[in-house]
Amino acid sequence: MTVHSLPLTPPDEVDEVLARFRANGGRVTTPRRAIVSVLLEGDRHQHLTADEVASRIQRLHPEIAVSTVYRSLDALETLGVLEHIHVGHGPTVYHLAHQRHIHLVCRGCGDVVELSDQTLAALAADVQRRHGFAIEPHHFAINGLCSACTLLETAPLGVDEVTTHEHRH
Amino acid sequence: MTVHSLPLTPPDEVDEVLARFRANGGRVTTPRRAIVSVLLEGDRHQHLTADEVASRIQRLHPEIAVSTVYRSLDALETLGVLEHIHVGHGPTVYHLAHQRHIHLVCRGCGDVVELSDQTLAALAADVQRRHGFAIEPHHFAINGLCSACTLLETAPLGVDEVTTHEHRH
DNA sequence: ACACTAATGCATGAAGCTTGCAACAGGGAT
DNA sequence: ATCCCTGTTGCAAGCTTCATGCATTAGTGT
Repeated sequence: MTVHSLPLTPPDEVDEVLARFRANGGRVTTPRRAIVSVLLEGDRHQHLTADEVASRIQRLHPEIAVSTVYRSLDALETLGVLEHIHVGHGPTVYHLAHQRHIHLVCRGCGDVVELSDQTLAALAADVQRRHGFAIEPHHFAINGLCSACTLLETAPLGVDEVTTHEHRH
Repeated sequence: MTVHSLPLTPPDEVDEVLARFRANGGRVTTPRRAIVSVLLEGDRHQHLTADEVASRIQRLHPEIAVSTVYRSLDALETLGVLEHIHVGHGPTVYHLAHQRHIHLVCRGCGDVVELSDQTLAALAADVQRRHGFAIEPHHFAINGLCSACTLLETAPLGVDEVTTHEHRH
C-alpha cells in the first residue's frame, strides 16, 4: 500500500534513508527527519543552503531552531546521509549523498549545469599519476561562464554591459 | 642598478605594477601601494586572505582600516591587478594576477599543490564542446586528498586517526 | 596650485555559522 | 511498557568575514 497522497513531504522514503543513519549510531529526531524530508522533496536534485532548509522546515515546525539545523546537517553528513558542496562566493549547499554529482556554476547568471562523473575521470587519473593527489570533484563547484554569458562578455557592443553585468563571485 | 637590499618590501616593482592600474583610471594611494607590496613579498607566490593582508599592512600603517583593504582589493581586482580564489571552507584569498595558477588543496593537511594550466586544458575543451561552458579553473581550488593523507584514510590501523585527523572543509 | 571626484577612516551592520548551557527526548536495557 | 543514560534541542549570545553610509581627505588632470 503505497500512499502517495501527501504532495510535499515524501512518505516513508525518509525512514528508509534514516534507517542506515540509526544503524550507524545516529539518533533519529524530528529535526533530522525534517531535513531528509525537504531534501527529498521535488523531482529534481535539491541543493539547499542551511538557511533554505531551515525555512522550509519551519513552515511545518516553527519551533526548530536554525542552530539545530546546522548541527543536524553536520551529524547527517558525518554518517554519510548527505554531503555539502561549495559553490564559490555563496553559502554552502547540501544534498543527499546518493544524489551526488559534479556542478558547473556560471558566474554570470548563476545557472548550474550537472556534469557526469566520467567527464572528470581523465583529469582525476592524470592528477593522481602526476601528483599523487586524489581529487574529490563533487566537493566543489567548477566556476566559469555559460555560452550565453560568454557572448555578453566577448561582445560588449551595447551601452555599458560591462558594468551592468555584475561579476559577483 | 637593481637594489635588492630591502628584505621585506619590494622596491619600485610596486610602482611598476601600479602604473598599469593608474593608466586604467585607478588612483594610486597608500593602501593600494601597501597591498601590492605585501603580495609581492617573499619568493613564493602569496595567497593571502583580506585579513592577513590587512594585518601585514597595519604593521607599517596602523591607520589603514580593514574596510579600506576590502575595497582596495576589490578595486585592484576590477582593474586586473590581482585576483581572488575560493579555497573551500576558508575565506577568500588574493594573489597578483600575473602569478595566476591552479590550486589543489588537500582537505586533510591543507597543503596546496600548484597545477599547470595545461593539465586542465583537455577538460576545459571537453566541457566547452559538450556544454558550451567556458570553465575558469583559476577561480576555485580543487579539493581532494594528497598521497600522505590518502594513506592515513585508507589504512586506519592506529588508535583513532579518523577522529584525530579532522576533516575541516 | 586648483578643483573635481574618487578614496579613506570610522562606525555600524549583515550573512553565515558556532557555542555554552539547561531542559528534553531517543532508544537500549530492564 | 518503563527507566535511565546520554545525545540532542532551543535559546541566546557571539564570532568571522565582508559590506555600507557618510563626512573628511587626498589623488590627478588641467
